[in-house]
Amino acid sequence: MQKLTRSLLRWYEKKGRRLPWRISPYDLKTGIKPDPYKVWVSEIMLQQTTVSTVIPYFNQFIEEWCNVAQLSKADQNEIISFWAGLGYYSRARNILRSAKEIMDKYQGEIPEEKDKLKSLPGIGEYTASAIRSIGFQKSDITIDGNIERIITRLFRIETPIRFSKKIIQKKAKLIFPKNRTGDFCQGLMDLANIICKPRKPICTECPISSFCESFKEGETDSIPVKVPKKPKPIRKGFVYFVKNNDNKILMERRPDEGLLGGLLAFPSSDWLENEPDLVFPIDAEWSQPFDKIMHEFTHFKLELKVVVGMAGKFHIKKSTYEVFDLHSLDESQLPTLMRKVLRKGKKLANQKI
DNA sequence: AAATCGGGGTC
DNA sequence: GACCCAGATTT
Repeated sequence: MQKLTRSLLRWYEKKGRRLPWRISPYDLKTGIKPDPYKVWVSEIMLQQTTVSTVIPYFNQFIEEWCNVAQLSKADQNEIISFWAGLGYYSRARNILRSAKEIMDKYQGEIPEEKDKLKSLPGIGEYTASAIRSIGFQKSDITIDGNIERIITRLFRIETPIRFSKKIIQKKAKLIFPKNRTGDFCQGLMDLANIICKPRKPICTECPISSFCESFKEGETDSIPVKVPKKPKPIRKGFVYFVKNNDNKILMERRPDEGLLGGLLAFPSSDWLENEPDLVFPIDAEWSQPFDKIMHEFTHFKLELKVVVGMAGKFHIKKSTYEVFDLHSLDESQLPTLMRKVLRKGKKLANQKI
């Protein structure tokens, strides 16, 4: 084993984070085994999502569905509502689909084989490796965005990460140990989070700075090299907050595919780069669209004008509409955009009375 | 290789 | 504001 590897593992034992899905290196040594189910759930939630955001969702998820069998029996809308606020909602549908497939094909046991893992929906190269190394204590080299940053700095790779995946893979082979691969991997993640941060890494406290070529050359600020990003276009539209005499409101479940797929939403127009025409979804007394809601997605900004409608009785035009009681609607089952709409809509509706 | 798919923490 | 986070999947 290399010096770098030993230094990192020792640092991980001392400074590593305690996380709900993680078995500490001490407990691992006593023979306590990780729960592959928890590792799987955590890895799905952690895709492009920070640890601090995931922790409360993870704890509640495990409380609700403590194993594959239980999860497989859950209702899709239940899982999606649970996932609301976490983002990337295809993960919610995929984790349920995977649970069912694991019941059918593998008798409820999460498979260890890489190709079987990767064939499950929502599990790609990284997640399969992570489940194997962390959950099953296999020797898979596991590389995520954090570890890519560490490796490019360690080996002073001066090409942007998206063009240097092959080199990163080769360098990773040089430092990943055959034993305690999961600990090493998680140690790198913790190092990336605590020390080797995207900006202003704390190299004075880094256990492997003596092996770091970027540190040696004073280039930790310029590596990894970042590529300029495209500006986000702005899309516009209307969102309709329609309230009834007995405090019922009109909502809609979005189709599974696409943005906010499967989530509960307020009815809205299309979202286009040119503001669409204002067409009301239902007969009501409509306000002027003065108030705006701003929201930012991964690849566009959204400006929604809120239109409040007061209806006597609902005459439903579309079958996808669902009527909810305003006061018993739990905003926790809404995506963040629709939470904003709910708050604004409530305020505006109150002003009108 | 680029686009799609959320939301929030951090500096 | 810009950047990025234990990425996967489709185009």
